[in-house]
Amino acid sequence: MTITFPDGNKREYARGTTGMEIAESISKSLAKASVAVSVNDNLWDLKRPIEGDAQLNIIKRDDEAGLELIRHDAAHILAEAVQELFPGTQVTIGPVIENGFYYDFARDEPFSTEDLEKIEKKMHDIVDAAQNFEREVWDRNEAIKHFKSIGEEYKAELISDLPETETITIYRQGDWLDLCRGPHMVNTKQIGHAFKLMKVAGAYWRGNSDNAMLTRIYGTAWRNEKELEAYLTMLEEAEKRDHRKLGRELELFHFQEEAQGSVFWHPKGHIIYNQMEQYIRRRLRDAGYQEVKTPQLMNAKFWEASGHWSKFRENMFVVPDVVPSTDEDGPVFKEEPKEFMAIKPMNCPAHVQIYKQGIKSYRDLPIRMAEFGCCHRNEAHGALHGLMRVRQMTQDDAHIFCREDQITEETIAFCQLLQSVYTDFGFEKIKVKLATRPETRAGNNDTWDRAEEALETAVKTAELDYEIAEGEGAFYGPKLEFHLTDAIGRSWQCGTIQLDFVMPERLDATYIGEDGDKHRPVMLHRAILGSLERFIGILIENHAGRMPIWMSPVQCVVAPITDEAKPYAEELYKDLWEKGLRVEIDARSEKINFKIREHSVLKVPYIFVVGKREAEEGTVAIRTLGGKNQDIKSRNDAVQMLVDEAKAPY
RNA sequence: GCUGCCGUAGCUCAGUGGUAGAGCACACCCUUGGUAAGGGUGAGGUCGGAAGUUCAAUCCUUCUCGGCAGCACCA
Repeated sequence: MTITFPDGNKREYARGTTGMEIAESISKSLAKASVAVSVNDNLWDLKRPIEGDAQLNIIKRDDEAGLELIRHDAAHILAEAVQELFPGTQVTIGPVIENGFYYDFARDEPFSTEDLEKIEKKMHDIVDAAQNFEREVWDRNEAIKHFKSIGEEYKAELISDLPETETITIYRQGDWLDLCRGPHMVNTKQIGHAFKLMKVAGAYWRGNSDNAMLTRIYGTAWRNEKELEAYLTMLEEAEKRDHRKLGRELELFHFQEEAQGSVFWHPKGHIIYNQMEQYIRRRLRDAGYQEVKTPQLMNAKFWEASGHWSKFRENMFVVPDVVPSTDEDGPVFKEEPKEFMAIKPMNCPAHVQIYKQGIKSYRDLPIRMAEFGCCHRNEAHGALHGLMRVRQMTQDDAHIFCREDQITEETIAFCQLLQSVYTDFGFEKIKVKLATRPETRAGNNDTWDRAEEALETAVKTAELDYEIAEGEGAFYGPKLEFHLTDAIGRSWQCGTIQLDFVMPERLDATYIGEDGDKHRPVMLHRAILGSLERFIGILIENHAGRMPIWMSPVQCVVAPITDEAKPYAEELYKDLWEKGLRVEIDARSEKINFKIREHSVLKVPYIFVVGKREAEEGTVAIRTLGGKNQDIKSRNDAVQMLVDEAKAPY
């Protein structure tokens, strides 16, 4: 048989030669470094015989694919360790994930932190035992029977659910075996010792909350100790950038239990919030949007019409439309409420109401209606997460009412606007997902074809990399999602644009076409930041609290060194204040070192230090946050520099 | 909502079956000091809440509320 290597070289081997043997035929050192092979782009075990002509790539331990094998093997070793230490525990699945792996177990007792230590120790023993991984092909029914006989109900279920055509492979390491597609390295020793069990958590069997909850053990695994250490250090560093921690330290906001999931914005935090809102307002104005404001509370009948009452009610805050009683001991309401109001969870239905006032012509379209809409959603307790997942949020929401032939153009314009905004905030890594038609959906296939195509054309035109999220669109239309990541790499959806053919129909929005007949407009639901709360959270983490100067709560602190310099410092402060800068003066009788430390900790971008010398010469000693040196400028230059630098990017 | 862990001063955290401690922050005083913590004194806690066990509970038990991690959810 002919084996073709990545560099195009071809060599002849006897049928049934293994990857290992091929590696050995090239060089001893290669054979030693290799852990698997890719045969026609499928990963195979090193010891598996190759039966015909193939494209072959030898995977070394240091390759990216090698790292995945380390993690995959580690998951198996974890499972073996757990079953040895805790007999009766059932194994389920254990995939490789970013930075590591996990394995889900079914066991009545949860694992404690001490258990984790024991398990980890056992894993090291298994590695040292250098057990070979052996691949075996089993008969499907035999396999099911086997796993049932040893009480592994979950494994048996997994096998029964595999397609009939699938080859059932079992991997054995020592006396332990597991259902697995493979491949694995040659033996357990190869994974090395650069792994660590991180945490225990609950997880539903097959990701469905109706199913039993399993116990998941997360681990991280790397090629060597150095990589492991680097990863653990990175996690520690990331913790310091947690927006919840920085929010407290920088006096930006707080939460308290009487208003779970709703932000108390402090003066400094609210400056960031306002700067962001004003920035977006300028962008929207220039992009042809009109801003509106709609009611917070609306009658339940209204939400019935929009479809939210049936589809979204469990996430809504509902208020009885009854005058409450003031009797101290009596019930809150004297009469049974007959009518209900609901606090808006979304702005779209209200925007349709504005659209519907008066008659719209095709000439009026597109209408781009924006609102910094304050929405409430009754999110599950476990879902709440600092600013990232709140119950009260403000969306930079807008709805574009347009004709079908305007969808592409509008979507392209949106993608470009979004990209430009994200660049202004310093984001380069945006994950874009195109969520396509779900199984249950409204509208016919033709419409969906056009809608999906419009979105795809738009991301392509905007030159964004994207991935397809099959079947994850809304029931009323496909959507684009724009994701950003937080300090520890969790991904959060921020921007979005969603095509909607359903709501205009439900709420009877129309326009008069060129032909004089009534037509349905299409609605594009779109948000650039998503919610101001989440976006600020991400922004804080990405900048580690050092906000760009135009958003910085305090842009400059004037710090006199002695009382002698105070009058000069006050003049300078007044100057900056009158130029509209957010400036403070620190005239306390503290040493300059102390003041510099304090304002540096609070991440103030500039400290203007003035002493006797500066007062006499009419200069300013400028200290930049994080900088080591001071920069002496004339008073006017210093002020002008700050004015220039503090300008918003748009 | 589910599983696990956690809850002591504003913050970070010690601690004990006999009603509490440190550092920072805070207040006052001294210090006027040239680029990341000058010194002194002082104030501050129903040990998340409720019930139980006990002569006695911050500590043990149960419930409850909240936080954290993961899962589920996320228009």
